[in-house]
Amino acid sequence: MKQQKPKYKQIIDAAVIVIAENGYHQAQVSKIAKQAGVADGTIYLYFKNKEDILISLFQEKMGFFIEKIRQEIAGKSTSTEKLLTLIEKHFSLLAADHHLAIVTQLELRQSNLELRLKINEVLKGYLHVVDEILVAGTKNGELRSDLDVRLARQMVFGTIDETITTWVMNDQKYDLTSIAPRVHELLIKGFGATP
Amino acid sequence: MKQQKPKYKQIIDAAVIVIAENGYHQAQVSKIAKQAGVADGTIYLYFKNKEDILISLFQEKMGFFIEKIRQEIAGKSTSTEKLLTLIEKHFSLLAADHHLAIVTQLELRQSNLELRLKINEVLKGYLHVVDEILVAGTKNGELRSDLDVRLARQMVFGTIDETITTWVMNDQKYDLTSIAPRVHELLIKGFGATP
Amino acid sequence: MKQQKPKYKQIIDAAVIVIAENGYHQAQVSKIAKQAGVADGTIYLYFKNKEDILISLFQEKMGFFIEKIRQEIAGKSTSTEKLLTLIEKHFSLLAADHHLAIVTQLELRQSNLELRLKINEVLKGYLHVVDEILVAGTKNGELRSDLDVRLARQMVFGTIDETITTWVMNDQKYDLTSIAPRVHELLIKGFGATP
Amino acid sequence: MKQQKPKYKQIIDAAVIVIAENGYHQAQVSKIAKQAGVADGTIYLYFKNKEDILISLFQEKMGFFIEKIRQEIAGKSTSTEKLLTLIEKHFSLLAADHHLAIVTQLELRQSNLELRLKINEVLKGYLHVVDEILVAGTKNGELRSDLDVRLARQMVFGTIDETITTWVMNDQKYDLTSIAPRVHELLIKGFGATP
DNA sequence: GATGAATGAGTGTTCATTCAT
DNA sequence: AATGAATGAACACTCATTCAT
Repeated sequence: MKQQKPKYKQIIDAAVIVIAENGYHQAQVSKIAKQAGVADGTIYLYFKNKEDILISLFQEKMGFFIEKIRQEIAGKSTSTEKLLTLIEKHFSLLAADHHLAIVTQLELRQSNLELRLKINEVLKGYLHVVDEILVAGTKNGELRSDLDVRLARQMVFGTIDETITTWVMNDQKYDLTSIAPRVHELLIKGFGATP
Repeated sequence: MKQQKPKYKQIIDAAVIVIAENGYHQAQVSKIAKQAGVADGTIYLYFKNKEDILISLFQEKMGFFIEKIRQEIAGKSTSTEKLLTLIEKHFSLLAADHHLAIVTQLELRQSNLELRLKINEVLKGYLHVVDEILVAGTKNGELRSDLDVRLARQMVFGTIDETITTWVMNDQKYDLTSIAPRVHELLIKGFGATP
Repeated sequence: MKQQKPKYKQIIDAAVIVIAENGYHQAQVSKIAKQAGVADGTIYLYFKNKEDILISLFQEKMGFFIEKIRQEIAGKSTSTEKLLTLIEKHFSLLAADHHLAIVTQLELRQSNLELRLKINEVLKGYLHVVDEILVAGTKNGELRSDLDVRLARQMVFGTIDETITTWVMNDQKYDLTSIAPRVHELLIKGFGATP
Repeated sequence: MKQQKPKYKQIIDAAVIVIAENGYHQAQVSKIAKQAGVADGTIYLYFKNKEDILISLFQEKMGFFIEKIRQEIAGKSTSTEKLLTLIEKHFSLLAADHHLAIVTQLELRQSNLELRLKINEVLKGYLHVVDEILVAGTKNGELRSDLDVRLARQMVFGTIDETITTWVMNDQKYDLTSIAPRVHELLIKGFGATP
């Protein structure tokens, strides 16, 4: 948490709304300032530049995400349960904030590579949680002992991400959260027919 | 195939190189023209506008991909084999063209939403191939009869895409193609320990 | 001479007018473009940036100055005559272009230090002409053999510059050229009473 | 003397340091305030606006200069001696304060025309001292009776100014004060060879 | 068909100044 | 008196696209 001052959060929340409603390339600083109810210059009292708003936005929101997910997972005993919880929580957190879903799944990806790399740094915290679950699972016999954890993590993240993006691109028409158990099952059991 | 004229392909190939080497936002029309060895204005004799270059680029390359993959798959009998072939082929085709890998996995994603939606249209052809494999598999008993094909397709594509992107972001350091069997196995058998 | 293209000179002449009439800090690129009858972007086909316009302006005009003065001096035999000619020519050239006089004496001096240093580079050509006259004079006995040439040059330039600046600040009300002989005499003979 | 309060002088001295070390265009009010150890807003309790700081700076320092020079001159009997004293004092006062030399010779000249005109008003006091010396000299026969005082004054000031500026631009590497007698001699006797 | 000079709309950021505390 | 958070106007430069040759 960089700052506790109310305007800091005000501006970030304004950025989410402006980007979601106007698109990444139409989200001018002046538009964000107006939405936040501050002067253009005030933005620069709280953020180094425009890019800093976007990175901070991602850090704040994703940091909150990871925290929430960690808390939920802590209450579960098996890796299988933990993985289900992670998927459910990830889905439900984004389903609860339509604007944020648009921003993280569609708009922020239009940013330049430099910003995307910084966003990836933040994501590492999330991927680390996935890794922990998978490693614990392979150790206690829940998951295959020969599991390639890095590959499995890419599969978990790739699947979750693609599922959410498809849902956002379909205008968030269907219930995302209810899909979680099926995603979870496919990850654990795979596509193959059980004899 | 929009055009057969040599300059059409010249310009598309120039665009791949310029975008890969300079990044999406530094790939000006004049730079592409110079790389292609034509005048700026000539671009507009072959493409409606800049966006049209990028869509055409994706259509040409992805169209070629799907065709190649279809051909390879046609020679396989089981869905499992077909899926393995699709993954292997997808990996090997991108591994063979480093520039194209950078462009499709990293750079083109910075384009605006409108262009990304058009790119998604092109991708539907690819996703359709995946669907065909999966549906056939559920019918002949190779795959679970209760498989949610849409979800499974998202998992296949999300996993392949994330795997390739991670590989590109790691500067294509390791051998991508050799990972294909493990990805395939995880998709078919899942993470769960086999008793 | 950087370019022979007409627009290059057009823009420089426009810059002189705009700066003289609006002042250095009110001479926006768009104003210069409008005065030159070209689009804003056209400026950047001929100049690297705004600073480059100002440096080029100075180089073109001062280069022309030095050339003219050199030509006039070549026709004179003694150093005393040459010095008089230099002063007369310098005065008359600026008196003939009121806009340019304002720009070089008042406005361009408001530029930042970096630009001023570049302007000084151009001035070195002028100061070199003064040096040549003074050195020749000391050698042929016209001027004191113990003359500190560097100091004398600073005196020549400082006096000419201050005289012109005072004249410009007085709105160029009196005839500058007619002062030249008196300036010349003071430099040669000094303030002291001749016994 | 506008104010006697300590913060008034504190701010002016801070301005000299900040301008000398950062340059005119990088001398923001907030930087001056920080250097002076006061809040930004406090500046405006002592100065009308930023320009007022600079004018006051010039008035204070130049007023002190003129006073010092007047005192020194009062002790001399001849105009020639007085002129030498003026040059020596002017040189030595600036040589004693490197920051101030940079500010008056280089940085303050980047200010806009309006401010420069106000600075010129202050300079009139200095020029008046020069005039007094010259007029007295022409009357008592020390200087040429036909001396154009206005022109001679421009020469004195132009020469002194150019000499100091050259010295500052050369990073104040050599001893400025020791040049004074030679400058004085050139002004009095001129460049011409004495038979 | 091919050229490339010309166009002109669009925006992040700074900083002198104010004023509620 | 002193503070410092907030304000908002102002501008150089890029680059996709056009069109006369």
